[in-house]
Amino acid sequence: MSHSNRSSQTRERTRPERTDSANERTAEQSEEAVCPECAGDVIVDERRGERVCEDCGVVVAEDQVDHGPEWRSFTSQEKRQRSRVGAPVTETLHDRGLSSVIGKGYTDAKGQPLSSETREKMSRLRTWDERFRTRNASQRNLKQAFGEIDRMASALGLPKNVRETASVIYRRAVEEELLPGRSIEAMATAALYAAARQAGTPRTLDEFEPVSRVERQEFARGYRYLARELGLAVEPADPASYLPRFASDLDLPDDAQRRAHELLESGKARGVHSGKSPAGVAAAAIYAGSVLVDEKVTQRRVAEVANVSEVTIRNRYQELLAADRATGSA
DNA sequence: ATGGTTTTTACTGCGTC
DNA sequence: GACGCGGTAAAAACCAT
Repeated sequence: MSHSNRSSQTRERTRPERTDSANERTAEQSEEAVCPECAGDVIVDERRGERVCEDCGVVVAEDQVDHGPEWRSFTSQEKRQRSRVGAPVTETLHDRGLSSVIGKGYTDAKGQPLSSETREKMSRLRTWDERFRTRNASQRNLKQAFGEIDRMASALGLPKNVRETASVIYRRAVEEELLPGRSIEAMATAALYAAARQAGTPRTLDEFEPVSRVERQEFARGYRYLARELGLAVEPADPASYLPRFASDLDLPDDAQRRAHELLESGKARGVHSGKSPAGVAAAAIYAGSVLVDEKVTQRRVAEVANVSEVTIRNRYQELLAADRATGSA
């Protein structure tokens, strides 16, 4: 394929995709509804107009947009996008969106006209080539994202339902075309982070840092973006939800944890936690609790397991104690 | 970009074991 | 003397505007 042909090929490539996927959908609907991934039953989500596997959550219907490179080179949005294709995204597409397509030529390599038979054959080949390509592109994206979510979830000890929520969030993001220009990795991490918080088993951004393949900043930004665009109703994490984990990491007895919880309650009543990092407040409560029940652990160790600085613990725990005294005497 | 808030880093002095 | 703790100042990170 010569270089001068490229732009016309790009157009060629994009337009047939639409009709292809439409054809496929109608074809598939009459077929038996069984998930290709796990052979589970496929259910229809009317509201979203998509078909999803009951068991593994895989989207079966191919009514999704192909998020391959150059997908929105015609829209005005492209101009606002700082980069059309984020590096990680391109890297994960095996062909980087640059592979050649079967063109619509009517002559052979020597310029001789093709027989109608051959032309038809090529046309069929082209159709299948396109199907294969687009189907794989979106499947691959989802699969990779889900794989990442799974991997990180188990690394962080997050339960299955959190992974599922994360998958749903991620798929929504894909549907709403929030992904272009962002890396799959970052968004997968962001989705999992959001899911963990929604499920009440939050992990701090710092905890995600080592298990994610992208920088903290990137998925943090991705998360904010997701939360805003998807209208995710994510409450600020409750410090109390960190207590059990911190306590167990520190081998603290139950009463220390209970005491910490009480401190949090009175602190919350006085608004000590508002605007402060929940993990910091929780860490301070744990520390204070351990002191109060005479099972003292050092600030240093609490700081380690909670991933906050000792200074933060000091500040918060003074405030917590003050709030506790005020509530106690009031 | 900017400014306000929170957190972190780095450094200090004090007390205890 | 090392260690835990408390405090402070300045830098960095975060967030909304």
